[in-house]
This record gives sequence, C-alpha cells and structure tokens, in this order.
Amino acid sequence: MTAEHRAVDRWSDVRRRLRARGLRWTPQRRVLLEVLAGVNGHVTGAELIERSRRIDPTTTPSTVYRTLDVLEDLGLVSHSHGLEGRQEFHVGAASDHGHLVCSDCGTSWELAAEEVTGLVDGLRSSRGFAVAVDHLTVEGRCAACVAAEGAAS
Amino acid sequence: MTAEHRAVDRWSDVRRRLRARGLRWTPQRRVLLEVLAGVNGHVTGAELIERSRRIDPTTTPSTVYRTLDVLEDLGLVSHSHGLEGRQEFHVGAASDHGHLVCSDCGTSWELAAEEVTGLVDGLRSSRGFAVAVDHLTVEGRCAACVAAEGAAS
DNA sequence: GCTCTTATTGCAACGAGTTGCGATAACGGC
DNA sequence: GCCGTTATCGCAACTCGTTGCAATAAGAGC
Repeated sequence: MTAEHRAVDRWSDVRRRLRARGLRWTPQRRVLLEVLAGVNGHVTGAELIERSRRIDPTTTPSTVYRTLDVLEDLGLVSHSHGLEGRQEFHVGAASDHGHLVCSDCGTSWELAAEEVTGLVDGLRSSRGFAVAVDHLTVEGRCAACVAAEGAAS
Repeated sequence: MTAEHRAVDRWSDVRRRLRARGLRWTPQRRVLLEVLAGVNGHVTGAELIERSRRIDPTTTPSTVYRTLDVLEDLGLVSHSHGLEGRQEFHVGAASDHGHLVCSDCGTSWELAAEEVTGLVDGLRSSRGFAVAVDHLTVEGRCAACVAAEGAAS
C-alpha cells in the first residue's frame, strides 16, 4: 500500500457520506481529498488547485471550488477570508475558531472560541447579532512585526 | 455655482494636500472625489467605478483603485473586506471602527471601537497582537434574520 | 452488463482587483 | 508661457473566484 493510498483511507468515509446524500464519488473529488489529506492548517484555494494539478494536471478551478463547497456542507472543511480577501480553507474538525492574521508578515494563527466570547456575547446581547466565529478574521500586526518596527525606527 | 461644484468644494483641501506631498491633481482624481463627496457610508470598489463612469465614461478601474490607495494614505477613505471578500470603502473621518455584516441579508453596520475593546485589549495582552480595528469585519446573522428563520422553521 | 437519471465536469465568459509598462500630462522652475 | 521631471494614466495581461450550459459519466435499478 502506498503512502498516497493510506492518506486517502483516512478520508474513506467521505465516499459513503457523499453517496448517502445522493452525491457522487468522482476521480476529481478523489484527487482533491488526497490533497486535503496532506494538509494541516490553512490553504488558499489557489494552492489547492496547484497541488491537485500536481496529481492530475487536467484539474480545473471550477471543479475544485465546487467540490470544496460540497465538502464544506459535509463539515469537512471550512473557509474564511484572509489577507486581501483571499479565501483560506481550513481542514480538520477543529470547530468554531477564528483567525488572526498579521498584515505585515502574513502569518496567521487560530483564534480559539474562548478568546472571542466577550465579543460574541456582547454583540448578541446589545444587537441580537449572532457572530459566525469560524468566519471571523482579525487583522492587525503581530508581536514580532511590532517589535521589528520599533527596532527599525 | 452648480451643485457639482459645491460638492467638490467640500473636498477642496485635498488638492492642497496632494500637492504638499508632491502628488498631482488630475481630472480623473477630481471625478472620483466628486463621486466620493456624494457617498456617505460604504461603497464597493465596483460601485465607485460605475458612478465615476457616469461622470466620465472613460474611467478606468486601475486608475480608480490606485487613486483610492492614495486617498487611503491621506486618511480620506479606508477600506475593509465585506461579504465574499469584496472591498468596501468607507468615506468620512469616523476613525477606527469595524463592520458588522449579516451573511444572510448582506446589511452592514458600523462597529464602534468601544464595542471591541475587550477583544483588542485581550489580544494585546495575551499575544502582543495589535488589532487593526478599522479592518475588522465581523460576519454573522443579524437579529432580523435570526428572527425570520425562527418564524419560518 | 445495460439503461436511465441526474450529479458532476470542463469550457468559456465574466467580475473584482492588481500589476508592468510605455505614453501622457501635471506643475514647479525659469 | 515654455521646459523638464516624474507622477499619473490607460492598456493589456494576469490572478482569484464564480456561473451558465452542454456534454459526460456515476451509480441505482433491472
């Protein structure tokens, strides 16, 4: 059994889950899942396309994005908007967390739900607004970049 | 004096401010400022282009976006990313506020700096992260949409 | 295995936004 | 008012992502 095979096996129930919904298991979806199995953390849509093309050069953007939509429905990935409004996909079931992005260096971190309870509760009580934590991206400058700037000037 | 003239006058010091920086006052910039003078609240980049074209049909996207960059440097506009990661420009000097966007109906509200002090202070002390409040967009579902959903189901 | 339904694909065209580059035109100096 | 410097313009090409549509192919039933 090759390494790739093992990686796919990790996601084996996806096929069943698709079928259960009347959806289909296609070669293109297999490729994307193979790619996703090798990701931990965040990836941009463009990067997923590129990696898929390394396995199958005929990979098409529309197919990838549409498959990602389906997988998001299944709860396998989630997406948020990072720097420049680019899509960032997050793999794995670590539910309900936001992101912290440094606008200087571009690094991003996960933001645990507990770190934003104040904001969430505040907006719910004051405005009745239900914050989608997993879509929350907080932009700013990280400690390292703030320090670097201080040292430079 | 025409209405258009009066609108431009409101922004008359922009010309001086540009010159002071060695930048130039061009017909294209005059058009965009005329458009911006008629905006209060938020506009998308595409909308600004469309409105500029109504004054001067030869308006080019690159010029508009580049001018917006300059105006952002001057502090006249600021931009954030709304739904779908689209750019939203905000006119007027109401400094340092974020946005609240409903992912169902698309409506957006301003988020006062005071409403997010908890988050900002928390991230500064726990991670040394300096949040850019004016770039903060909080997505979720507004009270009206939550209520509508409750009634429907 | 064959057929039929219809989910999915790939193409082509589009929308938002950015970038490199040669040509144009502000505007400060004379 | 003309000249030279160089900021700005407009084009063309590109990136990321989305959408409509005709053609393809999963997979369920037989």
